[in-house]
Amino acid sequence: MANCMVFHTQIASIMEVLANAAVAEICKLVDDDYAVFRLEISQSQKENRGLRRKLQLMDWKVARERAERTIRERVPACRPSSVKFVDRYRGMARGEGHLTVGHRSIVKPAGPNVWRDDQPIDEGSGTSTQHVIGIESADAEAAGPGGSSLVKQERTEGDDPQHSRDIQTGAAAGMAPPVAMDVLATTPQPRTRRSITEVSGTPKAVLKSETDTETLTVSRRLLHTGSDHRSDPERLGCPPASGSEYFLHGSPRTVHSHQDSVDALETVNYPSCSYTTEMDPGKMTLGLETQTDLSRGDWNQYSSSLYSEGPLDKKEEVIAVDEVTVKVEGDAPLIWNETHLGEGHSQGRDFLDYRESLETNPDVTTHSPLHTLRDHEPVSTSMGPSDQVLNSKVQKAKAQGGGPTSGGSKVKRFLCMFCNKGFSCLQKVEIHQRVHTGEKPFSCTHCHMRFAEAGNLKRHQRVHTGEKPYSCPQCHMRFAQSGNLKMHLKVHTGERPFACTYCRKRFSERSYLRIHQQKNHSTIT
DNA sequence: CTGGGGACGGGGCCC
DNA sequence: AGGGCCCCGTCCCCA
Repeated sequence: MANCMVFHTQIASIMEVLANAAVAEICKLVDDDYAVFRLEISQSQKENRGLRRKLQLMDWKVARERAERTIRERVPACRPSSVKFVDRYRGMARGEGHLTVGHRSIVKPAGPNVWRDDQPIDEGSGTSTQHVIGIESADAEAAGPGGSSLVKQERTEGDDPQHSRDIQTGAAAGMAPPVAMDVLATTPQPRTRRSITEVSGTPKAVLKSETDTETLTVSRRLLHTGSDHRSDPERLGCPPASGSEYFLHGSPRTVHSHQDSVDALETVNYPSCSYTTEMDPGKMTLGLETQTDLSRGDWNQYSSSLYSEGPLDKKEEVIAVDEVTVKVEGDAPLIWNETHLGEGHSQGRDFLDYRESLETNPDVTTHSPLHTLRDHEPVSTSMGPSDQVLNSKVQKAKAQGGGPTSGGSKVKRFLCMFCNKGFSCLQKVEIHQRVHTGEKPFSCTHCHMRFAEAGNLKRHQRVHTGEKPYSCPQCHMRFAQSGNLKMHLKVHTGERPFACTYCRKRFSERSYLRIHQQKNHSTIT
């Protein structure tokens, strides 16, 4: 019996040893596998990081080459010491801003919220989206680095439709000047991204630096108040043009000043900066609801070239490159957002034309920043899909009579700051500039449609009323628009004024002809 | 083909 | 008289 007990105990101990050994082996295997697994994971991550860096580097290189190529094409005589302004402007429907720095102006169409997530966005205000931010300086050069600058803002929608503000900063206010082009140009900037955030809805607007290295508090004064602008914003009138008082209706919520990384791109003798504006997406609901038929490109985005410049009295050339965003954060690799680099230089061309026109037509009244361009050769950008829509509209506008001297017997003193088209009245140019800014102050009371022109709203409202004042004399058809009746009449007359140059087929409308040519002669054209 | 919006020019009225 | 403002007509484009 005792032997049996001993034997049992021995077996038990042997079993225990075996079990321990098995567990140890299993643990070892698991550990080994886990180590291998972790090694593989870390290797994959390392590979990913490397690939990502490579990709970013390639993006950056491509963008840079493209920009340089464009610059070379446009500025064949570009001196090695030329300065390149790398800038990024984005515009978006119903919002814009413009910066005016003394006799210089910086137009800042607001952009869609393509900027980064960590951008400071004003969320304090529940009001709508239309702001104008402008920076003006009475005479930046005369005032020197401490010269006063003026930031103008206007809200054209929301609780206080006609509320407009001037934000005055600078030496006049006993403060450091706001982040403006010339300020940045003369001050070495850290390679960090800065931003100016306008904290709306407060008596004071605070220009806040994202880096917390500078916070500018600026006072605001009311420009004017008035009745509901929607009733007729065009009644604001055509005040006498004043180079220093010009402002736009726009909606940048945030002004970002990007000084970073330009030197990483080019040897820059002249520090450059870039501004971008953006809408608070949260405040964009109205615009989105009312006019964002993206498929049709109604979401007007505006992307313009930079109109910044170096010192006018200096001979340095400043190259403006639009839609180039360079971000440097910590040790992160450069990210060159070249979304809009590439083809399409119409804007830049416009600016050149504009400059030429200014030089040859000193009689024009303009608040365009372009007049500040002297030796600067703006390098324009290509545009995104929406921008292309907008750009085509601009080109169409030009084709329809653009240019400060085109058409009309009246002297077109007022030039569009975006496309340099001339108008006889400031009000007209303001209306026209809505093409670029996307501002649509006329809203339909029956639906959410908004319009840039009162007449178009009136015409639209026939959709709701069912009114069709234009009737065909030859049939019972009735139309709400005279143009549609006119088009319809061709059905009866058989008029086909548009002939295809390739197959002699004829069409009643130009658009039919174009579609035909795209379908059948696209290889030719 | 129709419906409908974008944009512009011109004319009339008012100040 | 001239400029500003408003309205209308028109062209163009797209769905």
